[in-house]
Amino acid sequence: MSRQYANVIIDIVHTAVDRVFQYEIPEELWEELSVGMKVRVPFGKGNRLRDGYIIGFTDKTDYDPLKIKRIAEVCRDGIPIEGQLIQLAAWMKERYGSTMIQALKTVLPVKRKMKTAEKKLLVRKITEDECRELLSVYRRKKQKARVRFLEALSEDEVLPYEMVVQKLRVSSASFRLFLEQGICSLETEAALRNPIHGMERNESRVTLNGEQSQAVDGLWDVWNGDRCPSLLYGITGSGKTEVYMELIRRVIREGKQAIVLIPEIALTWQTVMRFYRQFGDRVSIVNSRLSAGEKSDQLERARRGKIDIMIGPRSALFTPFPDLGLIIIDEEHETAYKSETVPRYHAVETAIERCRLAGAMVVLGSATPSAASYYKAQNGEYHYFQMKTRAREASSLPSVEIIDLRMELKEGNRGIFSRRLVTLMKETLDRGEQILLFLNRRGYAGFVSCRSCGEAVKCPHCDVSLKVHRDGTLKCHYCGFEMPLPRKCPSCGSPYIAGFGTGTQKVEAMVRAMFPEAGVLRMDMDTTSRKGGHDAILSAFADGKADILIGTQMIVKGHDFPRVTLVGILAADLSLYSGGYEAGERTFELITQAAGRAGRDVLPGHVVIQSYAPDNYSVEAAASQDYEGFYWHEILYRKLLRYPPVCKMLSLLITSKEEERAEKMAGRVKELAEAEDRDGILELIGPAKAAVSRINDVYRYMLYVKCEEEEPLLAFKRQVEEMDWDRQVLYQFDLE
DNA sequence: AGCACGCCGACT
DNA sequence: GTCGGCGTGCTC
Repeated sequence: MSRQYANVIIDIVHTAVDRVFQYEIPEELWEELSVGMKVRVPFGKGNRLRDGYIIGFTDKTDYDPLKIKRIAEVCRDGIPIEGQLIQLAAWMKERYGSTMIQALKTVLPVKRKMKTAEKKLLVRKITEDECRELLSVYRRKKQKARVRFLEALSEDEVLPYEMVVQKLRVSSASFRLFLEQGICSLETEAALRNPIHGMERNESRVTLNGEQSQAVDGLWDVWNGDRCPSLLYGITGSGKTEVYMELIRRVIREGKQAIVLIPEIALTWQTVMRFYRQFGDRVSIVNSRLSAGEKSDQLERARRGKIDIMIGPRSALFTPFPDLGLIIIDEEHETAYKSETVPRYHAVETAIERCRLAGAMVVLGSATPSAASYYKAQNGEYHYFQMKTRAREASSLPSVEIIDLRMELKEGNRGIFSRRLVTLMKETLDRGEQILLFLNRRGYAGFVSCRSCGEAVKCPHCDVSLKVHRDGTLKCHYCGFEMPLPRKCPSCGSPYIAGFGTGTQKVEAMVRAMFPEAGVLRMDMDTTSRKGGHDAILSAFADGKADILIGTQMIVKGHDFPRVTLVGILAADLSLYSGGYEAGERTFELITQAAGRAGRDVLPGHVVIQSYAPDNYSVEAAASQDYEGFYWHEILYRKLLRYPPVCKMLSLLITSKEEERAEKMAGRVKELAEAEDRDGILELIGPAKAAVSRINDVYRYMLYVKCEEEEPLLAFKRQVEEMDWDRQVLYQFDLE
């Protein structure tokens, strides 16, 4: 790759990522320039020197080469934060296969929409009467734009700049004269508000127990040492947050800043409050509930050094702190840390790269670390710290029983509640305590099938079965297709079709029938879709307004309900059959977390795990809260079948509206892999139809390539990208 | 954001 | 004619 020209984005603050401009590189800068560097370039008709950032290099251009200007100089005064984020974007582009623009858009705070943020205002500096006099002068001169402006200005002393320029269509040239004459002035409203306000600050210094201070000291040594990533394994209730806070305090004392990533679903006020009590208004949060303006306010505050700690989901990773010292990723194993949109980055890997660029440290925390992270900790790639005792001694581990649903079936119980669970529910209700019923959602929402031919009613656009909704309609969860419940089977015409399987709604109906006097709350996509629905249900349950809470994943993430003493996991093993090599890991995590909700306070807790595979190691290990037991089983399985993290695996999703085209391209990729694999180190699986082989009339093929090392896979990925792709076929990479 | 260009009405 | 302001579009 030659570097004749540099791709430059001009002055981030104003034009953001809007456009890329190409500049010739002076020979003496050939070696020195790299992505992310700040340069000064001649721009526009007047060739005014402006700041720009290099985002890449090329040797060819569509633009008239004669018109291309040269870079004037490099700014050597340290790489500013934007440059560092651009370097990160370049890394993401390579690692996850997106365009540079896509990567930049996820990484750079888009400050374009300054509507609610720092507003520019035009303020009248003369009296209303003087203004009207001036107005009549310009009426006589028939200068329309200035008349419009003065009319508005005599009405209101303060005018928003954007309104003047856009609605009044008055260009800056028209009122520049007024600015020079002191008739009006341009002022900025510092409106960078903090979303956390009006809270009591109570800086009681956290006291750490022995295990916690050991972890802090160990991590602090790493911070003062090589700053390699660290994994903090701490069982539920061991007090990881206290460790994070003490570590953050020390990092801030060194004049650096910290980012705390929390899965969006677990980002509750309680969590934020704990940090706020310690660090006051030096903390800020970003989350999806914040408006674009509020969000960019927070990022701007971070950039200007007004805050030291940013708490937020995945995207908070890109907070433009000028001197980042620490990134903490809580619940490191969560799937929410993987982006679903291009670039499909993983927060853990990306955090590690950002810290490498910034000279900062990553701490991964979890009660159930991902097999990949634990493996790296075992191999010395990460430092490892553990906390194995509950911080609050009063709370004891709950008693756990596994119920074999096959036995229940044999003994004639075809319901979804085992007899043991019903008994315990009754006892719990009699004691006036609360119950949590957890339903593993994967592949479990009710669908409709024909009793004669066994065929399930499928979506006409996707390769999935339709789900029954409360209002009696059938819905596709992938493309949104809707249809009324048919009277006859669409494939054989038999009238005997019926709902099958169990969703949260059905569980709710059954619980209400069994315990008519109990208050029941349900939490799923339907009940939480409106704004605040999530928090409303949780706080209603926490306040004791209901006895039983039924829900999916979202009820088990980081919420404390002290009066819950019974947790029922209705079909613990269903996620085992969801396909994918991570099924066991997901199952273990879900059961462990759900079980951890019982007996969080002084009351003793019970957990009932109902399963069709009670002797599966994921279920058994979760029941005994034995992470290490689970891990060694799991890693053995991955070693046998050569799955990540033991092997590296590149997955390639190939999609097209026309099935044959997708299939043909998938075949060509396979041929390429076979032809290029001279050393025989690549292991190919597929191509085959994806688990969901069609979504919204787009056909999907998967191809997996496994290898001991990562580098050959990256080389192969680059070759695939350079292939002559059929324009009707799209592809996506994933490397694990 | 700033600069130039083309357009149009007003004034010498 | 030409001067000056207005609105628009482009900037490698």
